[in-house]
Amino acid sequence: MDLARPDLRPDPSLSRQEMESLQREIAAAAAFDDDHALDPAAVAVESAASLADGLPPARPDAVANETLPGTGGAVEESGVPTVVGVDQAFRTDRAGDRPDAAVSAAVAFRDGTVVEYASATTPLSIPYIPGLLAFREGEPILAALDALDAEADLLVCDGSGRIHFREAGLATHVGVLCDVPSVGVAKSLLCGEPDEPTAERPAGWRTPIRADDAVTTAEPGTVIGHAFQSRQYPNSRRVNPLYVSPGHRVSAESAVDLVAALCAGYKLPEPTRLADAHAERAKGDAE
DNA sequence: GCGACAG
DNA sequence: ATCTTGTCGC
Repeated sequence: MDLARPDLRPDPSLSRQEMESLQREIAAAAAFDDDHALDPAAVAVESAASLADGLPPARPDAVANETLPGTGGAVEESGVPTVVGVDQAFRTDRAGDRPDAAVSAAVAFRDGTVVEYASATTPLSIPYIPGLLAFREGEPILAALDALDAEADLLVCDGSGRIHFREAGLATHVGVLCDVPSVGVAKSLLCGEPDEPTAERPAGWRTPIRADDAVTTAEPGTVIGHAFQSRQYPNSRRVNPLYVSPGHRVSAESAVDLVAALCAGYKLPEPTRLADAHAERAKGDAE
C-alpha cells in the first residue's frame, strides 16, 4: 500500500517542536467535511459477534472480490463499502516491565461481517505523550494496514481525530497519510468541552464537543466531535460515553452517525471491538 | 508554579 | 496501554 502523503510521514528523529508543526500541517491537509457521503446504513453492523468462543472466522470469499486486478477500491468493485477497525496491544519484554513492541491489528468488515484479519508487530520508538500519540502508534497502524489486502473505505481508529490540541489526533494522522475517510473513537476526552454534562445518559444520547482554549488551531466553540452514549444499562447508568471525532473526509455529524451504525450492543463499535480482540490474539500467538 | 491530557 | 479477583448489574 503506497501512502497518499509520504511527505507528511514523520521522521523518527523529529523533535517535539517538529512533531507539533507537522501536526499543524496534517490538520491543514485534513478535510473535516463529507466528500462522497458514506451512508451509515451501508456500513451498519446489525449483530454483535460473540467473542466467547474466540473471534469469528473471516467470511471466505469476500476478500477475493477486492483483490481483482485493476480495481479502484472496494466500493467500485461491489457497491459495498469496507470498514476497517484498527487497534493495538503492547508486548512487554521478558523482564516484565517496559513495553517492547506494538502489535497492531486491522479487521475489515463488509456487510456487517468480518472479511479479513491482518496484524503487524512493530518496535516502539517513542513513549506515550498526550497529544503525540500518533507518533507512537501511527507507524504500527500503517504496518497493519499494509498487511491487509482489503482497501478501506472508512478507518475506525482507537483514539481521537479532530478532538486534539492541534486537530491532528491519531485518526486524522492516519486518515490524511492514507487519504482515506477516517473517524476517531476515544474512551476519554483529550480536550474540548461538551455542550451538556455527559454523566448518566441513555443509550443513543449525544452532545457536541466544542473547541476550548486547549485547542490552539480552531476558533473556540467550533464543533470538533461528539460525546456519544453507545451503550447504557437500564437501571444503573454507569457506562461512560465514547468521544467520536472526524479523522479525515468526514464531518463531525457523520462521524457520530457512522459510529452509531457500527455499534451493535457493546460500548465499542464492532470493528474496534474485534480489532482489539485480534490484537490480543496476535500478541498471545507471538509469546 | 499548577493544571492537565487519547493510548 | 498494562498488571489482575472478585463482584455487581445487565
